[in-house]
Amino acid sequence: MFSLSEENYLKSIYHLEAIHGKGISTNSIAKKLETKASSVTDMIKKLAEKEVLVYKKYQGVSLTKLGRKEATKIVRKHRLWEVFLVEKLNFSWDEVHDVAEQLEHIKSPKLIDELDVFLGFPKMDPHGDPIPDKDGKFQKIEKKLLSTLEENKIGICVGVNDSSSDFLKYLDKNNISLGQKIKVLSKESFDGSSTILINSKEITISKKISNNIYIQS
Amino acid sequence: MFSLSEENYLKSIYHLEAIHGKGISTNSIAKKLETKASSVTDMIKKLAEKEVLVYKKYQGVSLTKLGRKEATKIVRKHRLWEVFLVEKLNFSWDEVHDVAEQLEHIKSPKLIDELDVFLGFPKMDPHGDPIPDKDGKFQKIEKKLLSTLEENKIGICVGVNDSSSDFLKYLDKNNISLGQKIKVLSKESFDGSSTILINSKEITISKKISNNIYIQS
DNA sequence: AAATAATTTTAGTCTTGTCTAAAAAATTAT
DNA sequence: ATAATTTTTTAGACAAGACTAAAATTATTT
Ligand SMILES: [Mn+2]
Ligand SMILES: [Mn+2]
Ligand SMILES: [Mn+2]
Ligand SMILES: [Mn+2]
Repeated sequence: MFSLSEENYLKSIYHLEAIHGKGISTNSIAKKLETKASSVTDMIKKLAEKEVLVYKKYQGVSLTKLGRKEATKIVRKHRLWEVFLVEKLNFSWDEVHDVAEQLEHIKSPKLIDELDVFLGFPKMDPHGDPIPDKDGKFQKIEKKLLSTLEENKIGICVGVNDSSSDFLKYLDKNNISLGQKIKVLSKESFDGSSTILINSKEITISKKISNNIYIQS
Repeated sequence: MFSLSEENYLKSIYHLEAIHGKGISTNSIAKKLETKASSVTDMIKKLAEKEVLVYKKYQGVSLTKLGRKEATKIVRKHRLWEVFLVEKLNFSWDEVHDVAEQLEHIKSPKLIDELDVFLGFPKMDPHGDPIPDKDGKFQKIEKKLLSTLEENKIGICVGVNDSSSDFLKYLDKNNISLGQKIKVLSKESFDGSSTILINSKEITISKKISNNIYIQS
């Protein structure tokens, strides 16, 4: 059994590995968890003891199979709860993350699988992220950043890279949501900003924005 | 804001006050929380600081209005989650308590009130206990212990005094559930056991059992 | 190849919540 | 009223998880 804190470390390392591959640095974990590197060192020693990750001094860490399995369970819980909040409790997609951060730590063998049944085995969470099934399996969907789309090309919004309330509210304000068609009208090479057509409206978005929107094209 | 541990103390003291009135002893709190009296002393000092209870050395504690309000919130959450688990996730009444013990600590202004809406503002939890509304109000239902019912009198089961899985499974096994009519056929003065008619079947139950079933008559 | 900078680890401290053992106070029995 | 018992509090310790400051290691410049 893992403590709330241990679970948060596992999840963070899992997400970091998804982006950067094996060998996650102490500092990057510290940044993600908004804690100090020294605290991370303490904790990863403990997690190495528990054999959910491999740790060599100064070399960063990598999850073991067991560690990945545990992390996947937490991600599954997080995303299923997010679906529940949006589908059943009238939460909007920018309100769910913080509550799901708490709910993902509830321990009950039955709870999460029944929730899955109740929700009809959803494959995606409200932000377009895949939900692992009971066995931890999920299909990776084809997606790329809007920032990589060339001028005059069209894509469909299928996810976001940042689930913060601030960013999602910005998207709402500009009528950007999952399933929306987005056409890149022009790109400014100076600052990376681009003008896009969405909902038959032209808007200009910064590089930071287009770097946080996933599309399928 | 209160920690998980503080919330558990508040809830326990609240429940003890409901039975024994003001001035709850250190020992009784320790017993309820399965901890040591010395730990309780430490914690009630902290809670007194936070003005949720009044504490005088060697005199036990009493909740303040604020303390009662906080405790009621937690009870509301606990019972609403229990309803959710039974009504929506196919839990039986003996499976919900432990999960609700975890869920009751989730902090979200919106979550619990939306859950209330989603469930249709239930007035009772699966064990017949009243659910406080948004303002902490709830009606106390008229009920007494089955053990106080005289021979040949009839009552309707409206609640249980013990929500442990073991006890509830015993009730299931004997087809005793909320809403059931129960007639006391005879009472044995020697050990307090009684023979009752339920579901047109005669069964003999111990004093301990009849002391944990609430009826309306 | 040094020197400098950045990263990581260690050492020591703190807070929360718990515990045991001993002391103090209150209660009960004689 | 005194003694014995029970309850409660205090004192000191510990584990988890975090922090700061300093030391050790690795990476980057010059
Ligand atoms: Mn999320
Ligand atoms: Mn999400
Ligand atoms: Mn319960
Ligand atoms: Mn209940």
